[in-house]
Amino acid sequence: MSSDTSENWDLYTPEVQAIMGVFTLHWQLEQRLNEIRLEGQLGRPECQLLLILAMPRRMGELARLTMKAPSAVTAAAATLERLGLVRRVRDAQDGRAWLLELTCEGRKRRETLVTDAAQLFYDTTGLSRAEAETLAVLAQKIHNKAVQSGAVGPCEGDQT
Amino acid sequence: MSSDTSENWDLYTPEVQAIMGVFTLHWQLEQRLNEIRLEGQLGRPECQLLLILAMPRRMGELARLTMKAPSAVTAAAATLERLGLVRRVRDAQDGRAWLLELTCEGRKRRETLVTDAAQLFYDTTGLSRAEAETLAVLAQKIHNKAVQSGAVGPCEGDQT
DNA sequence: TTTAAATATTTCACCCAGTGAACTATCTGC
DNA sequence: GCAGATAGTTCACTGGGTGAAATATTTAAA
Repeated sequence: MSSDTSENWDLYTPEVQAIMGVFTLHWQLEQRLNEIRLEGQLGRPECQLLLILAMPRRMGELARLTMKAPSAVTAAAATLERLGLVRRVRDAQDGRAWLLELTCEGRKRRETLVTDAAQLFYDTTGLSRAEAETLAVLAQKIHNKAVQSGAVGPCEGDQT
Repeated sequence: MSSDTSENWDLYTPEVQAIMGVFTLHWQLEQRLNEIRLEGQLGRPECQLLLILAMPRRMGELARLTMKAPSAVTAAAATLERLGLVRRVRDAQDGRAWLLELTCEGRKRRETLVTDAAQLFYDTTGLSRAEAETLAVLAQKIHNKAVQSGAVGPCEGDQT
C-alpha cells in the first residue's frame, strides 16, 4: 500500500521538507491534542496556554509566547479561569498587568496534559527519545529567535 | 535584554519544548508566508498547495498530504485555477479523480515561492543549513508517519 | 449487461479561533 | 495632577476549516 504515499521527497528542498513537516506535525498535534482535551472541556488555545503556564506569566508575555494577539489570550485565560484551572493576580510590580497562575487543580491538569502530550508526541511522530531531544533543541532555538526578534507577530514587529 | 524572554526552558520537558517550538515555527511561517503571498493574491492554503505541487497530484492525495478535508483542497485548488496557476486534468487511470498540475505560470510562481520560503525559513528560524537538514530529516519522518498511519485526519483514520 | 456498492470530488451551511480597533485602568515623568 | 505610554479587555468581523449531502465514475457481481 501507500504507493504514492511514500512520497518523492527528493522533489523538495530541505527547507520545504522542513516546512511541510512542521505543518503536518502542528496539525496532527492540534488534532490529537483535541482528542485529549482533558475531558473535552478545553479547546486548543486553552491547552496551549496550560502547557506554557509552568510558571506564572503576565498576559502580554503569554501573548508573545503563543504568538497571538493579546485578545486571544484574554479569551483563553477566561475559559481556564471559569474552569478554575487558573487564577488572575495583579502583578505586584505593575498594577496594570495581570499574572496568570495555575490553581492547584490547574497544576494537576497540567501534569496530565504534559504526560498525555508527550505520549501523543511519540505516537504521532514515531521519533525516538533521542530524536525528540534533537528536535527539542532546534525547537528551542527557533522559539527563542522568534520571540526575541520582535515576534513578527500580530503586533507588527519588523526587525529589518 | 529580553529579560524574561529568554525563558526558563528547563521548566519544560523536551517533548513540550518540541511541541511549543513547532507551534511557534508553524505560526511564524504562516504569518510570514502570508506577507510573501505572491502579490497578495494567494492565501495560506493556496501557498501550501503550491509548495506541494512539485508534481501533479490527485485531489484526494493533496488532502491527505495537507491533512485537510477534501473540501478544503477543492477550495484552494479553485482559487489557484482561477489565477491560472494550476490546471485540472482527468486522471487517465481513474475517471473519477482529478489531477492537479501546475501551469507554466504556476511553475514559475512555485519557483519563487520555494525560494522565498527557504529564505523566510532561515530568517525565521535562525538555523544553520546543517540544522535545517537535520530538521528536514525529522520532518520527513514525521510527515511519512503521519500520512501513513491513516492520518488521524479529518477523514477519520483510526489505525488501532 | 444491468445493477449495486464503493470511491473521488464538489457544494454548501455552519463553526471556531483569531485579529484589530476602541475602551478602561494604571504607571511614568514632568 | 496632567500628558503620554503601556497592560489588558470587549466586541464586531473574517478566514480557513469541517461535515453531510449530491454528483460522477469505477468496480464487482449477478
